[in-house]
Amino acid sequence: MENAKRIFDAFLCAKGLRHTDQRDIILDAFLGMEGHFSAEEIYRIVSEKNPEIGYATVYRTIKLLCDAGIARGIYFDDGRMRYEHKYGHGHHDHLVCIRCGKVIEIFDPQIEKAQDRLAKEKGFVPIRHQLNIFGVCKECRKRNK
Amino acid sequence: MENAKRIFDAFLCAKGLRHTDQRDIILDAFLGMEGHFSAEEIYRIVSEKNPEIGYATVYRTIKLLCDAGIARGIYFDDGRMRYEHKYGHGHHDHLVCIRCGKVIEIFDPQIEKAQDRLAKEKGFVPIRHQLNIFGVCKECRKRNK
DNA sequence: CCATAATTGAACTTGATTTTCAATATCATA
DNA sequence: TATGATATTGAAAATCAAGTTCAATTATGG
Repeated sequence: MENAKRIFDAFLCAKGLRHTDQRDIILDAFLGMEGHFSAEEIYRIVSEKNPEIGYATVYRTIKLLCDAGIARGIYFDDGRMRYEHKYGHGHHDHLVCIRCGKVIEIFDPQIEKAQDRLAKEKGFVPIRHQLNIFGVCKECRKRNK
Repeated sequence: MENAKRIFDAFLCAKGLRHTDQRDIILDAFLGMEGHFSAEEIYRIVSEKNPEIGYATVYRTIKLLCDAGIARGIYFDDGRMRYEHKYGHGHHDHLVCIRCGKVIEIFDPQIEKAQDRLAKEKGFVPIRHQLNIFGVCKECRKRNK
């Protein structure tokens, strides 16, 4: 958490950008959230702290967080970007419950390796990937039966 | 091809929907295209056949094609839906070149199995998934070096 | 404290997709 | 094959996420 803040300060400094209250509040809100959330959800949290802060500033700051390596954007299957923590949070894939929307993070070295092999077989240099598995989670399965 | 048309007719009939020239033209255009294309690309092809047909009808018909199991929508990493053939075209994953935008389809039973296993380990009932591997294709690698 | 330049919020723009609505076309039935 | 109920269409407007403009404000080095 504190590290992420230091990273962001260093990033701003290195780029000749400024440290502002708004950026602080947005970073805090972001770091305090768990999971995968849209810009709008971040905006709502930020608004509670300081209702003056506008959407534009939230979008602008999220972009900075991505550039700084603190946030990462992903698309699931609506056309809306979600953000998750990146700093101190390695690559992983996602299980998405189509009932309740819950997202579980998974990682399996075997799958990762197989993907790289497959890409290389086709002459591709793999850079990044996203694997989203949509299904029904344990709780929703119980609930609906 | 012809089968897909029959499927669509049956779908329309079953839903009490009507058979129209526009829907015919859009389905033809869709079936005649290879790969993964946006609504706008479909619209352009359709326009050549019949410039009267509007965007709204293209979007509406694509939605029907998806409902009928003839088309499938996927998001890569811009916020724009792409469509691919689904009828007679089994599940597969995608290699996406970040330079030229080319998309290659891949399928690997081992990866599929590993994904199912992983989902089940977490109590998920997997329904579908999408794996997009972003990288640089063979041609682009040669070109840029 | 000042000057410069980055930042902000509000409103506006963009791009993709969806909806509205009046006019038109389809299709089962008479 | 004419009719009428209703699905469909195109054009324009609406929506939704995201990005941009601009005048006013603020951070920061000197």
